[in-house]
Amino acid sequence: MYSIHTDDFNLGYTLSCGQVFRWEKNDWWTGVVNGAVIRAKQEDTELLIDSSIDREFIWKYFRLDDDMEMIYSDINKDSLMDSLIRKYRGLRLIRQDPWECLVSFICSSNNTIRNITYSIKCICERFGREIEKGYYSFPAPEVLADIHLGDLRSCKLGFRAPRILNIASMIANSEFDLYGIKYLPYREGRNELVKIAGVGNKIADCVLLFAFEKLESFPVDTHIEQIMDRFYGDNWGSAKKSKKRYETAEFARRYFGRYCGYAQEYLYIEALGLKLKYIQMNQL
DNA sequence: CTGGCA
DNA sequence: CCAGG
Repeated sequence: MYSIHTDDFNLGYTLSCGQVFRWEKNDWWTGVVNGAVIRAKQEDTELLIDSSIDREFIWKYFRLDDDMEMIYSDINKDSLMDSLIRKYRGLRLIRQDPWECLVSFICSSNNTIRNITYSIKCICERFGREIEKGYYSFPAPEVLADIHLGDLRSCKLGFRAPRILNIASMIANSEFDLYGIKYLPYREGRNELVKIAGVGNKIADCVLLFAFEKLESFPVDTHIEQIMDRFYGDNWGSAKKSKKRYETAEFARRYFGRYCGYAQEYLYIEALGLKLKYIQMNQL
């Protein structure tokens, strides 16, 4: 076990903002990353880590190298973003594994966080390697390329199952260079990702932001669309949904600038929080 | 397509 | 029936 001193870092916000699906909170947060179990807990500015993974990896994984003062001053364009930065200060993007991230967001299409979390867990338990009791690695493309469609049925993936097997085979057979996308500029990377069946701009943007370090990516889902309409004006109302979301993302890139991916996460966690409040109120 | 809710 | 990171 070791501890890392952090500034402007909030572990709970970082792991609860919909970017990653394999962390669970009990007393400690527990997740499987890069084939190893990580247990993490924050005590003020100290991040406690219990894992075989070294501190360099953790530092990179949680993007502790990002200069948040600089990023905050860059995206702080108005009173809304100013209040969100104060409210969720320390929320960081995560540098995820591209393959796990791609599969996770193929699962995300027309799906809820709850169901996505279930499906990913199921994929790992069925096809991953057991690292320690109850914790499984995420199966490599070569592993998923060899399984049968019927084997994925129980993971409740529906129409997403063949998409996952298809891209697993393409990567395993070197017909698609997923890892090379890291070295492409944002738009070229997106052009490559949307060639995958089942990957549109939204899913491509998530993978580019969460795995390929393209901070100028701005994924627009239903929550982001609503909050953008509400605070920045619905200037794209008549367009069809996918077109409208594309226009919203282009606007956000111009408006928030080169770190708009960070702005997007602060908007997203606020939308999630509002939704949770609504659900809790309904349950009273 | 799946899950939650009415 | 609706929502859906």
